Amino acid sequence: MTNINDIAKMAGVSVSTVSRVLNNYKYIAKDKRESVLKVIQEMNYTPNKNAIDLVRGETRTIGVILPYNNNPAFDQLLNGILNKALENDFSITVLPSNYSKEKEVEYLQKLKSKLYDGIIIASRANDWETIIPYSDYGSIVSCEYTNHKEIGCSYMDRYSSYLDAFRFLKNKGHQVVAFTTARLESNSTKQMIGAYNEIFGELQPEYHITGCSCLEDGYEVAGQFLLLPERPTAIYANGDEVAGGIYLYAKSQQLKIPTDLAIIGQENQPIGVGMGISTVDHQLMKVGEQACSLAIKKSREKVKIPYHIVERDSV
Amino acid sequence: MTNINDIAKMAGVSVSTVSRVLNNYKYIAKDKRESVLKVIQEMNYTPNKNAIDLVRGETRTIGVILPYNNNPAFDQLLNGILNKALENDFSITVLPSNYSKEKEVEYLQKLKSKLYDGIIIASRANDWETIIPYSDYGSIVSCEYTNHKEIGCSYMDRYSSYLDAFRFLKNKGHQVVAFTTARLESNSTKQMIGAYNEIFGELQPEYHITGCSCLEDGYEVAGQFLLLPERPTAIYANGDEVAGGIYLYAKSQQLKIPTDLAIIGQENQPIGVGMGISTVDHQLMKVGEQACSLAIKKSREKVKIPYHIVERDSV
DNA sequence: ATGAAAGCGCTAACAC
DNA sequence: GTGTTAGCGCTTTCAT
Repeated sequence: MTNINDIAKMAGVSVSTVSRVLNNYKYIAKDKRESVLKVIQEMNYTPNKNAIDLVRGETRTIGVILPYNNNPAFDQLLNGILNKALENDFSITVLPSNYSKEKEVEYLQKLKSKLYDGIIIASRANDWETIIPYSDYGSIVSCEYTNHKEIGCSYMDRYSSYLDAFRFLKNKGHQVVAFTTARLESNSTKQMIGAYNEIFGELQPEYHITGCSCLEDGYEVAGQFLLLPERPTAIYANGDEVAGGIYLYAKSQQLKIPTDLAIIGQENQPIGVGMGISTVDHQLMKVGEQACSLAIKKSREKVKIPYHIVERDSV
Repeated sequence: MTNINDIAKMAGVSVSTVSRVLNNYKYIAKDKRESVLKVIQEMNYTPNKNAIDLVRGETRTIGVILPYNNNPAFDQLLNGILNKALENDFSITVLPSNYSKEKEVEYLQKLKSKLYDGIIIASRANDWETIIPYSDYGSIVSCEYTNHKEIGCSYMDRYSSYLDAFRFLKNKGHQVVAFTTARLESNSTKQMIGAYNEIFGELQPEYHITGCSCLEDGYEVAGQFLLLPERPTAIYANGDEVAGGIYLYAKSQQLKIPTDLAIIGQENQPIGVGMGISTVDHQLMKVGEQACSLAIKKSREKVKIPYHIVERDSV
């Protein structure tokens, strides 16, 4: 592998001159620049990026901690991140965590080991207390709100959105409402339950099923909800694919939508437009874009992204 | 930032000893190892990965050239790649190309600049002739078949699958069949047209619409197809979301599916199971997994992944 | 078992 | 404008 020394020698100049032409330094004698360029061309030389990153102490790469990589919501987020990164000539490395605390720490260590200039946390398993110390080694941006001043945030106001969604159902006359969530231990599940309590009063546990992420889950869960002595007249699903599953099961039982059962999903995904399912659009792509911007700018701002309810025919 | 020299000094050993404990070298005096470990702990030291990569000449990172990052088919592929990478403790950097030749070359240069150990090309704009020279600098794996011996391939036999799909429609009694594709200039479009010609004879241009990728495209395209003097009785869509759009438009025109119009999609996506759309499943996740394996092993094998047709209610 | 020292390939401060 | 040189932080011979 030919390196900068070889080029210098062959062009009859010093390495610094080669380095200068490589970095488009202004004041170089025309002939020297040209002969360097010529040798570079001839030798088909490309500088070693690792060496550059080492000496510069930065990589123009951002790591994205993503619990699941086959989840449409996180895909939307990632999409936004990639758009912004591309725009700014940054690279994105995907770091699948599967909500493992150990994996997350491992990835944060990579920030410390100077592999990334920053890390975006789409969702996390660890406490902030264990994450925050790593903000010394690069910018850490969260896609969920936190008050900690060390952490930048690009987030949507989940709680209000849940409140709005439940209120929306209530205004449509629904009294018995059920909902699904992804992970019992997650923050958003807590907020969901809180919002439910605020709108409909104390949650009866059978009206909440967790562990849902795909269409099949929705299908199954619908079966359980509809078996309840007092069955729900509306279901708020944590994703349009789950909502789609619920829709299908309801149809299979000859229920009419929305008259017999109302359904509202989340994240405005293609399946939802396909099946005409109302949804709460948290604009995850924008959340991702903004998160990436913050990471690039090493900003610790807190940026709120607006959400909105998209009404279709399922409520 | 504390480095290996500091640790060595503080532990009263040489850098090589520190390096050895860092790399779990066997033969180190117990006390020395322990005191090094202790200092590392105290100083909260993490080795600089750039320095390691530089000296080792490898990064355990693979770049994935992906035309679009908001496309469900490529998401499936990426999903498989990430799974395999995680399993093997490799990192994945996503390289969005948008089918720009310049971008692709830029990414291949990064392979040459030692940023990645290998590159997976999900789909490409450049000729193989311009890509192949880069295989000197790391393994290049394609998700499309090519005969070039320098390139590893994890692929599905598109042509046969198209043939099978068209034959399937023909056997169901369809004579007038239309189809959609994503990009006119792509290889798969050429194969699609070839397969059509083989099964149904010379393609009338109005039965093929290109530039389709999402549900909305499908909806629009369906309108055009159904306006044709002799309208198709079946449509093969290049993706289940496109198929979903076609489905919706057909429904909006009071057409019965599959009697009035048969629809078959591709890639077995959630929307397809939701709407009951038959599909050609190319198992893109497996294609991705295999591609990643090849890249990691620096193998130039050609591995064919089987596809199958999933029959639902739309044909 | 351990240390000294020569790299890996590049940048940038300094001197001229 | 250009060259010399001291790093960046690590691995890995080669002695001992």
